[in-house]
Amino acid sequence: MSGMSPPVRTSEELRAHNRARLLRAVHDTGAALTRAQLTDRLGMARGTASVLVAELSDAGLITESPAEPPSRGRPSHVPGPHAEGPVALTIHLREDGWQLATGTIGGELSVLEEETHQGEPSRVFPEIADRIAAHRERLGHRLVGAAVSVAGPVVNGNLLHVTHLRWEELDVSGWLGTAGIPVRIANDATLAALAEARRGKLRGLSTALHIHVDFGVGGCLMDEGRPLTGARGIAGEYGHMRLTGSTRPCDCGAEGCWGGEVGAVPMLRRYGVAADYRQGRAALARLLRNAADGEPEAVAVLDATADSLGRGIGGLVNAHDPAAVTLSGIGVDLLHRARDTVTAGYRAALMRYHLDDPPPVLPADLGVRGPLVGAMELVFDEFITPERLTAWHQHHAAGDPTGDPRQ
Amino acid sequence: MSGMSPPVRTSEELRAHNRARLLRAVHDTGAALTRAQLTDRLGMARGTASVLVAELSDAGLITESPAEPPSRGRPSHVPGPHAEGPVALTIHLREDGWQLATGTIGGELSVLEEETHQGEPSRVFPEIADRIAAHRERLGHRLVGAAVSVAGPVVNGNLLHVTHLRWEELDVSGWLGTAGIPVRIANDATLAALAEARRGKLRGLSTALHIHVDFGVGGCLMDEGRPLTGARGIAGEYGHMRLTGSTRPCDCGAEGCWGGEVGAVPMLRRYGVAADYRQGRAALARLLRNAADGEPEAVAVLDATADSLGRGIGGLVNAHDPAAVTLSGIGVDLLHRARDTVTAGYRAALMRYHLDDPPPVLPADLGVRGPLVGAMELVFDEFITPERLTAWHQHHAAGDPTGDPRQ
DNA sequence: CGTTTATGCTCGTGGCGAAAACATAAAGGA
DNA sequence: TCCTTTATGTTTTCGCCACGAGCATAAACG
Repeated sequence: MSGMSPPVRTSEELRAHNRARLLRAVHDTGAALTRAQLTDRLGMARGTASVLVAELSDAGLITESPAEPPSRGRPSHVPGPHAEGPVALTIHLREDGWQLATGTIGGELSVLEEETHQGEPSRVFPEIADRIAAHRERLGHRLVGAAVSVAGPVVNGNLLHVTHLRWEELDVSGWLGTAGIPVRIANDATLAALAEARRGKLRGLSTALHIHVDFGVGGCLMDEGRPLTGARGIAGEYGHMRLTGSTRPCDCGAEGCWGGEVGAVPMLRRYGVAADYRQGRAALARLLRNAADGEPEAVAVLDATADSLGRGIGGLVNAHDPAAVTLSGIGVDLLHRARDTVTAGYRAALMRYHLDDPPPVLPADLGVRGPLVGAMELVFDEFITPERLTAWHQHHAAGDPTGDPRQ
Repeated sequence: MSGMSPPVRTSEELRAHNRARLLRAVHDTGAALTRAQLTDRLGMARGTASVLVAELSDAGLITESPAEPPSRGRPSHVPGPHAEGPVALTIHLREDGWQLATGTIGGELSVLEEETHQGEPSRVFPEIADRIAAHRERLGHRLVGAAVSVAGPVVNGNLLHVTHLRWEELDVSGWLGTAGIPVRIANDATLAALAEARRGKLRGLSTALHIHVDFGVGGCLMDEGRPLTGARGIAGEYGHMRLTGSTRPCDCGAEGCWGGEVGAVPMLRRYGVAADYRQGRAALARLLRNAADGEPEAVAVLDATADSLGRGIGGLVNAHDPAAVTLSGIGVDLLHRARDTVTAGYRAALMRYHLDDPPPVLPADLGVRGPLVGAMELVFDEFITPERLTAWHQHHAAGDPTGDPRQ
């Protein structure tokens, strides 16, 4: 359950590799397991775990705190985040504002800042870079990475498109360069999927699918806890497949796209409301409220969308054969208010091989926090590697447990 | 480029792991690299490679033969398959017959038998099991695994469906149990994809897509050389997605399936020919020939199918973002005879983010041998692991280089 | 207050790969 | 013909690693 690493070759790499495995296990289990449980789970000898924990602890990567003794026997300790340990900085950029949060080993997330913006990229991104730079000043070497979640495809980790903000092919690397550290930028649906696979309903599943419905539709296929992002990083654009038989032209250049049938934009269109992105969220809330109150037009929109959602998911299940499907965003509303319609559409689109025991379609556990949590996982996936941990160790072995990492 | 392995923990596992890496490199490069090149590629010290090669050689896994000296310096040796080394048995089952082949380290394949059958599963599978058992007798411990390729989904590695043969939910494990060794059974499109990713045009690509068009359509998404087969092993049924806006009901229970628009069955339907699977292949050959001769009806069928093929591929590229797409089966004919139509449909379905530099759509290198090659890779992926290699070594360390593996 | 149970620590042991020195096998040049 | 150059394979030394047995520690139990 993590990113890839180069193969282990030498004895030294073995130590680094096992250190990373241990820290990874602490992180992935939410800093809840005792040292004895970790030792057991990783199949290590007690002596080995002893050395590794001591090393990680000395380097300021973890702290051991006493565990409440569940029974007899010598009490164990629970390795958890260190007060001076590594920090991941994450930002969730939405159409009218952004959130900034920090995360620590174990997955604890703290939202520190919330701001609004006017949709002007040349102002938004430098501002974000400034905020990151400020936290970099504050955190020093503790800041091990930063990641930004955005609601659109990110080509090759850089070129950004957000249709409903009219952001087209934004080259953000320049704007974010002033942050002082590399800043990853990734699609919000991909990050939500990553979060769900690590700390939500998709955890432990070999193949799983997450779908995020907002203004449009996006998602990500997860394989053994890893997101499949494609050759350029823009996989998962399920909203631009013709999954429901529609022929309507789409902004993307194709026609019949699923995202033209499912999401806030098509729902408001069906409802007869012209709303730009600023009014969109409020208008959609009204639509959902009216549907809950039984207004026939609103209910009809909900049902039509729920049917399209179900059918699209069915097609994707035929293609990917996931063990489960989770939904976030409006998908959750559709599931709660029109579950039967979603299910009917879903089953109608499934191959018969799936009908006996169809993969469950579930609301995601992490909800609106998904993109932030996923961004944190992205940062820690890059940090919890033999190489990065060895570098961290070297900066702390020189008797400099708090200062900057200078060579 | 291989399957997954449990994490390395101890020094002993390190040795086993490096042995497997070396043998894997020999296999993946087609036994073409010299020992010095392998040492370099794997980043090993010369002494380490010396020991590993000696071990693999002593165990009868590889033989070293002299390489032609390309320049000055001490001549090197090329590790290749051992005359008494491991053998993979592969079978490609088609609607009217089957082929049996063996493969060795390095990927050399020899077709040994070809038979016809009458489509009666209770006869076909026991016959195949018998043939495997016979080769098991002949090969003894050298036979390290067997795999069968079939033209339909295989649920959980066992329940088999081949629509055009009216094979429904065949539980083949019983029939194949008499082979005496575990026999894997897998979808032909998946295996063709695996072959293409290891020894064809998809080699070395992070994310890639292979699509096989025969009576219907299937495929497989490849990630870092590994096939993504889903939770039950039936991923890649792209033929059962509604990718082209059709509404025609499909045998699978859904409607509008891509496989109802692309493949031999819909082509013959459009051509007005009623043909069961026995006549189907011949009828399709006539259709293709007539199209080549310029017969308007045949050309129209080809064009309509090529357009659907291109549009479907476009949708799948939007979803998966592969670095390249390869085609096998009728897909190659469509590409050769109606490339412009395929391309036009493809581009019409692509999101604009892909239009600048669309992933190439190419005929597969391995063609009809794809499923056999892929089946061999499947067997060797299970064999070239630290655990299996250590077991092989133990049977050969007891001074019994040719005999049966008895404890 | 000794026993039981569970966990952590210390140290001896076997194994591994790196690196360097040495050996080997060809081609080139004088 | 013979020495030099180049490339590769082999042997040996060395530092590092995880294992595992035995011992130490820290609670609960009776």
